[in-house]
Amino acid sequence: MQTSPPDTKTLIMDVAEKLFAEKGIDATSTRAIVSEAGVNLAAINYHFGSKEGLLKAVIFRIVNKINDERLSQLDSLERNNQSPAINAIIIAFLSPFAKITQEQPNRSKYIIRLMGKLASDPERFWRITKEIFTEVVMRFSAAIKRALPHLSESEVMWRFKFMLGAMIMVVAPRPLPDKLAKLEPAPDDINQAIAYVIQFVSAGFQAPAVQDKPIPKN
Amino acid sequence: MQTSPPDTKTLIMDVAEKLFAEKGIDATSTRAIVSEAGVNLAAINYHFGSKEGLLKAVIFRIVNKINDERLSQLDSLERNNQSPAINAIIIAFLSPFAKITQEQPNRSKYIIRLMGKLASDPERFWRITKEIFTEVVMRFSAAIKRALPHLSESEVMWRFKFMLGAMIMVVAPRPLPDKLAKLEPAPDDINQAIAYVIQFVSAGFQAPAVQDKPIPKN
DNA sequence: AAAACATTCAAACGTTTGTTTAAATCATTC
DNA sequence: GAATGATTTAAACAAACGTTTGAATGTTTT
Repeated sequence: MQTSPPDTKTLIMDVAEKLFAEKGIDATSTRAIVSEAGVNLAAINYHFGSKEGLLKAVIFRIVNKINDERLSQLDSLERNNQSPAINAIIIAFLSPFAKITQEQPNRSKYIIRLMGKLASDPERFWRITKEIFTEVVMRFSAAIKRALPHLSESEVMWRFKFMLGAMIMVVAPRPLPDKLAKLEPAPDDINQAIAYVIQFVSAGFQAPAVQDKPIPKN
Repeated sequence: MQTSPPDTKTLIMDVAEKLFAEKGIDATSTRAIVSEAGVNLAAINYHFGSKEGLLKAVIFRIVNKINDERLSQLDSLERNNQSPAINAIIIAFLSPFAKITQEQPNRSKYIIRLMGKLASDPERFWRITKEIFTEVVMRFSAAIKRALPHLSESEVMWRFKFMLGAMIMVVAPRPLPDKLAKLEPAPDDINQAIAYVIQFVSAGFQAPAVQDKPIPKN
């Protein structure tokens, strides 16, 4: 069983995935990509049309896999119980990140960071991924709504966003000032962080509804 | 009582604050700023040294105000009780955003969005703001640790990060696919959103500690 | 082997970027 | 009011960017 040598297209995508994750998307030039990939400058435009076309290809390769896993887990949940518990729903949404790190130990570091970078530019992110993300958001927000019928629709959607925000923190490494570096959670233990975020988000979702009262002042 | 006409420096900062918030920092050229401000192209480099110098000035003007309010509220809490309740600590950290929207109704929209943009580029954010943010993070993480002694230091720091992530979602508007637009929370009601995020985060912080067990699979 | 197609290559194009320059204008001080 | 310093102005600079071009090379088909 021999591994066939990667063609130019996947060569470019692998390098782009790495550089986009490390340096950021705008800060990564097409020249830097082709240089590290050892291919010609024109190869990106030839194979992907444009830099954004390359970005889209890189994103799709990742997101499709994660979302398929999310929907598959939610399908399985709803086969057993028409209205699954909120914890199970959250796990179905968040745990596929952990699965990726197990299946793709080499690339997972870059995949995780790239997802963080993408979350940082929501306009571009949605422009590229709305086709493949709509179903996941619809399915999960509906499931959460059924699991938490005492919440208003507005509050459910906000808590959904808060979950995304907390998830981003797992995925987007944020440097801290030197004095705080020792407090910083170990950056590589993604599985532990995912367990933490599931615990945190589950409790957040199960909080009682907010009363309409002004914010307390000290 | 007459309002003195703004000088070039604050004129540039006001426009930069707006454009950085709307278009993003990298996507806003120095030429776009001076054009809308009606000043000469060289004015940015003359008054601020560089584009990053201008960004730093704009950030400081906002963050200093928010962090002063945070610390003032925490001071007040700890005067009354050496170990305040977790809810009160969270309110002290998150509510200054709401205060800004009340005090600066004109600029608040831009301030909020710019904070969101900044949170999206943590490396640059920390490079610029670590001097003025260290104290806030130290003080609040210490207070939270005292309020939740049953949590490991690692889990406390992670939950602190989750709080930041949830806060970013209030502050960084994220477009949703068309089909979900109707589910989208009203973007302008910041005070309501802050009440929601306080409720969510408080429950998350008070969740029991995670047991060291693998993530459940379906 | 010839023809047709796909891919790679070096080079250049046209923009845009942040920044700098040196003269011109304004404000303040002596 | 002349002189000194601060600010503004128009113009240009140098570098980096994504993209395009047309010839050269490689591969597949007839």
